[in-house]
Amino acid sequence: MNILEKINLQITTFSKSERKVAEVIIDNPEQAIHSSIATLAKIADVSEPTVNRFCRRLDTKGFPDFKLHLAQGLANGTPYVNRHVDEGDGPEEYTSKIFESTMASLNTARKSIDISQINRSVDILTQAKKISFFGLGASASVAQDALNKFFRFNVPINCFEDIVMQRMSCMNCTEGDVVVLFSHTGRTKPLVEIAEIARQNDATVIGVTAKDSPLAQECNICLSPDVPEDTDLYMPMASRIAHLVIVDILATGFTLRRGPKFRDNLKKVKDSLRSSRFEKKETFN
Amino acid sequence: MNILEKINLQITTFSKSERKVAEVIIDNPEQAIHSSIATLAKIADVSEPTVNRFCRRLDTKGFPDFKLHLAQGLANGTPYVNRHVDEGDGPEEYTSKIFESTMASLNTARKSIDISQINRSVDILTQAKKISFFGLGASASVAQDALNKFFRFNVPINCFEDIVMQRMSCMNCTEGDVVVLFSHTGRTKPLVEIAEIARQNDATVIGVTAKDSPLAQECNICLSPDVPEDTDLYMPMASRIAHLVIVDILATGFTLRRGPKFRDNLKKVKDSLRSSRFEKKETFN
DNA sequence: ACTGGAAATGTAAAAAAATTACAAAATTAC
DNA sequence: GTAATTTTGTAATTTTTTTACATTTCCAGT
Repeated sequence: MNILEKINLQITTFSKSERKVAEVIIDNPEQAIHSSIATLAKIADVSEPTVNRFCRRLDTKGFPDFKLHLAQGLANGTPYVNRHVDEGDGPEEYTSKIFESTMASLNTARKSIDISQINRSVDILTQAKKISFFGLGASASVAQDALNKFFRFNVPINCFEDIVMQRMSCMNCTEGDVVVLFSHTGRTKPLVEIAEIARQNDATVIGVTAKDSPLAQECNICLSPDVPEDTDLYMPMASRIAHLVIVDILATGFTLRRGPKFRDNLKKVKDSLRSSRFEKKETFN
Repeated sequence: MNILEKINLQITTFSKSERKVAEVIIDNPEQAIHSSIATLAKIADVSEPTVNRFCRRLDTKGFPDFKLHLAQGLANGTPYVNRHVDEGDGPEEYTSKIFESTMASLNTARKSIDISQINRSVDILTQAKKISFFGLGASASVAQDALNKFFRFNVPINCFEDIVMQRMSCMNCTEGDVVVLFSHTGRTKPLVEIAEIARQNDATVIGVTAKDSPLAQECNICLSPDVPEDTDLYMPMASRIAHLVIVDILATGFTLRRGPKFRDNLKKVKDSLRSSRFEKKETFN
């Protein structure tokens, strides 16, 4: 836990002088980490050992160790804690809570992702005759995003929002085709059926979905980032962002595998967009 | 900048002994911040003043100050901020680099976002007669995602991928309509034109796009998260995720503003999806 | 290969900072 | 109101860092 929060939490248990120290630190933590114990004691109008005792009370080894902890806490505000949005939150609160919980989720996702499965997926994608990206509901936009990325690689791509089209596409699969399915829950019936159909037709199915879900069981490979439940507003928020990061990772792996010549191609695609854009003004400072 | 990156950057300019110190620190920064100058010097097999000189060379005031900087860099599980993917990276490396740089970007975005503009946007969205979400290319999926979120709110929504449809839709705007435009660069000509058309027809235009871009100048309100340039693979990665988080924030602000009764509605939408899903097995542990 | 000079590194002493031990003051319980 | 306990401060001690200077190493030019 952030040591500043800890101070706030324990401030009632402190003695009078220790509280003085706490207040000075909370008031200006930046100053605190750049002061010696002597100057800080002077600012708080207490003796040096009091400051030292204060540090120990917070389970640090001493004043220098305390400063280290404080510095870490200060590094980027309130780091990656999964705080939930409450009823009475103002824009300030909910904005930073959403940013922070998204970052926290990505942090969890990163730790849980299975690299060997990523690597296998990249393998399979690079060798695919045709790649299809499907998702429904909130995951439809993830599939579309994947389309936008892989489209640039100049490989045969499919991406339909329509479940009937998705189904037909899977029925026409042959060996060497790869179907990538995105689903937050892994319990969307039509998508599980699609996975079955695709596999019956010898396609390789990669699922980006929840671990141990019905969909996950139908897939050849499953990429399941652990993401704390999205309970906030009854709609998937963090999990779809984790899925997008996985798309980025697969796309990156793909280009790295294809080598530098291939990357020139990407630059061409990007340059071709230029004419449809307003020129960026040169800046001289 | 993160001091660890700085060390890596300057390591070639260091002298032999200083490099020894650098290596010991890079190898185990955690150990470094918990060591005294004496123990660190011993580990690196150099003298204490050498360590001190090393610290000064990195523009810190001395060893304790250096440890503070290092601690900040190490804070909260993001030890290496915004590392770029290199040619030779294996799956392990590029996976964690992408996760980390995404998190770092969100962190930057959070700091730069203007809360008052968020608040104004929420204001306007809650009072909108009709809301349209438009984006092209990589931003099309962001618009689609916004559609998926706001659709649940049971308010009149528009979202077209087709530029002609987008245009027509904007021509039919009247006062009270809100158009939300997503663009990574803010320089996509057709989108700038759409913004003009919408404003000529008295709609309010909210842009989620780059600061000071042509599009930003055409908008009534502009939400511009600062995101480090996506140079990696010639395609927008971090910025589109920042845009999605903004969608989450707007959606959250929207529901909070509408009050608790409104939230029951959301639950209904979610429950209605249940029948199309496989039941989750109960777990008893 | 040698030499003068600059840069790098180390040694030892000085300064600064933090910690400890203990005494004085304040607070609390009875 | 006083004894016991806790809190706080003083001063000495220890640890840590920094400085000043001596020595070594490296390199350019002969």
